[in-house]
Amino acid sequence: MNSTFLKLDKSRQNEILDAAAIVFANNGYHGANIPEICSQAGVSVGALYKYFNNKEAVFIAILKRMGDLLANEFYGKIQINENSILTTIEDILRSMTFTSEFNKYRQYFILYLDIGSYSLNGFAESITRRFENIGREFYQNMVEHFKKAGQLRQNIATEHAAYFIDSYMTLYAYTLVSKHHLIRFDRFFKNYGDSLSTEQRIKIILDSIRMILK
Amino acid sequence: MNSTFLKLDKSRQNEILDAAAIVFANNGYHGANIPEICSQAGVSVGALYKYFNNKEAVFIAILKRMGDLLANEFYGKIQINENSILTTIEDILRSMTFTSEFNKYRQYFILYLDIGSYSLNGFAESITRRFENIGREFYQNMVEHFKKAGQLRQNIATEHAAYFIDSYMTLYAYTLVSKHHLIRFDRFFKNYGDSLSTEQRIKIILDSIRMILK
Amino acid sequence: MNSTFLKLDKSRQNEILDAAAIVFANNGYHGANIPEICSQAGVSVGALYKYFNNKEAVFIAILKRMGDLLANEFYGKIQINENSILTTIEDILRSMTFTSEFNKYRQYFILYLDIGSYSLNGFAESITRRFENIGREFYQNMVEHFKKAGQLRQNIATEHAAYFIDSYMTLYAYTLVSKHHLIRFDRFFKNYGDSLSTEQRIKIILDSIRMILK
Amino acid sequence: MNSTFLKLDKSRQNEILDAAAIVFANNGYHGANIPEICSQAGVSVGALYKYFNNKEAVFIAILKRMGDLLANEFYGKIQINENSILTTIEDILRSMTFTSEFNKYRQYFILYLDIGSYSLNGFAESITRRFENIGREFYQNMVEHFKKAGQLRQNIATEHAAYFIDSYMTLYAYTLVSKHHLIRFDRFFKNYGDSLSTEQRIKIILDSIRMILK
DNA sequence: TATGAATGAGCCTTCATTCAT
DNA sequence: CATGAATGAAGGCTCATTCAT
Repeated sequence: MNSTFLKLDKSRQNEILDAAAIVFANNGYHGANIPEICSQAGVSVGALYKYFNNKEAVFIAILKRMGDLLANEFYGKIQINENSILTTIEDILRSMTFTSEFNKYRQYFILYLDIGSYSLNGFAESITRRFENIGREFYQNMVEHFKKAGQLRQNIATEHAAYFIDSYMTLYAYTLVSKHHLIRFDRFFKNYGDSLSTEQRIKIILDSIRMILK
Repeated sequence: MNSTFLKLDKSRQNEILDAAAIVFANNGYHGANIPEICSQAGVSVGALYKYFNNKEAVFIAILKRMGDLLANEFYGKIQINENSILTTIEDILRSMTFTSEFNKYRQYFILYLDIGSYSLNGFAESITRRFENIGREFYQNMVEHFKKAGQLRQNIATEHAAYFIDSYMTLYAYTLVSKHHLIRFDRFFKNYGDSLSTEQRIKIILDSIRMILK
Repeated sequence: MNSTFLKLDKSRQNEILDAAAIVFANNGYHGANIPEICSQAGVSVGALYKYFNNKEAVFIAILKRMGDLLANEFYGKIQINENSILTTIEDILRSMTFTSEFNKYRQYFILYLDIGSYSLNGFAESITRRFENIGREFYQNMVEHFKKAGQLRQNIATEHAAYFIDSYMTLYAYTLVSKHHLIRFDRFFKNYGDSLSTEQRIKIILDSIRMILK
Repeated sequence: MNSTFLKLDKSRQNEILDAAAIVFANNGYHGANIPEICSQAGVSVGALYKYFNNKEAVFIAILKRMGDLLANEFYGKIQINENSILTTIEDILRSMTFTSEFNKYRQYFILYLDIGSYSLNGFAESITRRFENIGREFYQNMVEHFKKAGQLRQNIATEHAAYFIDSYMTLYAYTLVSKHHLIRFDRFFKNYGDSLSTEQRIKIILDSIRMILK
């Protein structure tokens, strides 16, 4: 990310990154190609290479933006419903699934999944630490809050409960973009119905969390 | 997978697939290239294209083998320890981590992660259903077995408990190959120590499962 | 063409050449490929290379057979109708068009056209002289016969009349396999009808020859 | 033919097409290869694929240019000699044979022959109609002109005479590039001399036309 | 600084020919 | 002698990157 890029309007910067992110999301890092990124982003090839030194730099800039979005647009906007941990979690699940804001950023869900892959391990080192702190802190705080409120079993250590919730949220987020994860989830609960609806999946997750943490 | 390939010794077939799988695992589907696959597999380019119609067909054959390995070498070899669900799970975790057999097949762990990615959704449909049935059935049977033995809380529905265990096992498997997943896991439990050891991670998972399911 | 090939039954030899000729005809010399030739001819690749030294040798053998067919099956079987040159020519045109024998050898019509192309000039030298003597002699004899019978204008030199008839026959033969030549022919006579039928084309050629030579 | 190509100077466009046409002419459509086309045309492989989507598109652009040349450089430049049809035809024959302009475009004569081949039938449909109208109209007008001038027999229908002349011109053009057609022609007239000269061939054709049409 | 044409290494795939069985 | 698997050079095409304008 060069100074030429930073001189652009912040909104233009995001426009470019969001468009480029779509191409990376659709095709994977190696499958994405620069000319398509440029035409999607409405930027000439020459300009892109003025903004970024190479393909990798574009990708890293996108991952940085992903971190910002996660912090500001996702966790930053979640309102803890004081009375109920389950309602809070349900709100989060519904946001991910239905909010137009989240669908606008669908490509980042996909890329979040991608950086978990082995072939992108090289990117994880520099990127993951920041992401995961945000999520971990959020869920740990939430768990402690509701533990104090007596809504959660006391005999589950906070970090274990936080990890548990984060895992379920993460795997649910995966089902929103990955066929594999969707099929995997549905398989476990097929006695809830042959093909599950989004509503059913949300209900199942809430049921699970209730059974396990209360 | 053409007849020419099927005429090879089964062991030679597997040798080729295992070698090719390493290249796909290291680079991702799009990043893997045929010449490298061939040289790793000790096969000429011409021969590879006699064996398989194209790159995709090679990949699909690898995914098929992955299914066989999962059924026969992984779940097929697990001995349920009659006395303790935790011991059984510990055995599985230790196998994944330490058994030379499993390290020999490390590439398939990586590819298992990869088919969860959005850009390989096209492969998931035809591949995932088989995999997931194997895992789901195994854990459901295990849960029911130990429920009857009184080792598990009765008030957790079988499919929820099975999904829970499978999720933890899956995410643990991911930590074995994905830096992102490793960092994510460790972050949640950093008060167990600054940098976790494999032993500690296994202990944490067992602690979690004990707390939650018993 | 090696001795191993010549040891085969003559009918088997022809079967192989006829099948190979189809592949060359459909795809052109460069576009034809050996494995397809082999599978069409019911011959293993190894066997083909025992029979012929290389692709070119196969092609040359086919051209030789084309010469034999032209002499024996085509000109050799034409009956001169003593009374009428036009009936004789009509017989030839109808044979080319409708006789199942000729349709069986359609691939050779195509190849006859092909050796007229510049990129196959290398083959023409050794092949054409023989072909063209056969045709030229036939038409020269025919013309002289009917000149004596008073059916043709005396003031057209025999070789010119023979060349004229051969040209019309050749270009007609081309229309049977070449879209370009078919369109070209029809264009000239479109006031005979929007799209010409085979019968109309034959009639047109006979009309032309009558007008011109009588 | 993409916009990138059309943005080049018209003369550069033609330079590229003319050079590519030589490679196609020398080797046939299937035998021609892209790297050679590029080096002949002085264009990088990448550039060629910016200009044209694929090999076929290059070929089609060449055929389009062939149509333009035929209309503008060939028929467009022929001066009808008012006094004599034979002089007019002789002019045409001499132009084809000797004009440096025509030798510069020799490759298109070859390709004109090639699109008559069966294996290029796919191209004929879209290309031939235009070509053939140009030729047909020219010769029909010429015939009618000289019929009115009393230089031609009245009892030969215009379209038949036009087809006759066009056939002779076409077959003569073929002799200029095809060994097969050259040998074929010479064979018919070998009593004019053992090996014919170009001058003799022209004379023979004019003799033929005189005998037949006057 | 912005553009997009140009480059050419490298990709996937084919195929004429060879050779072990 | 027959088979068909194996070889690898070469084919058509793509794409990350550069550079003249």
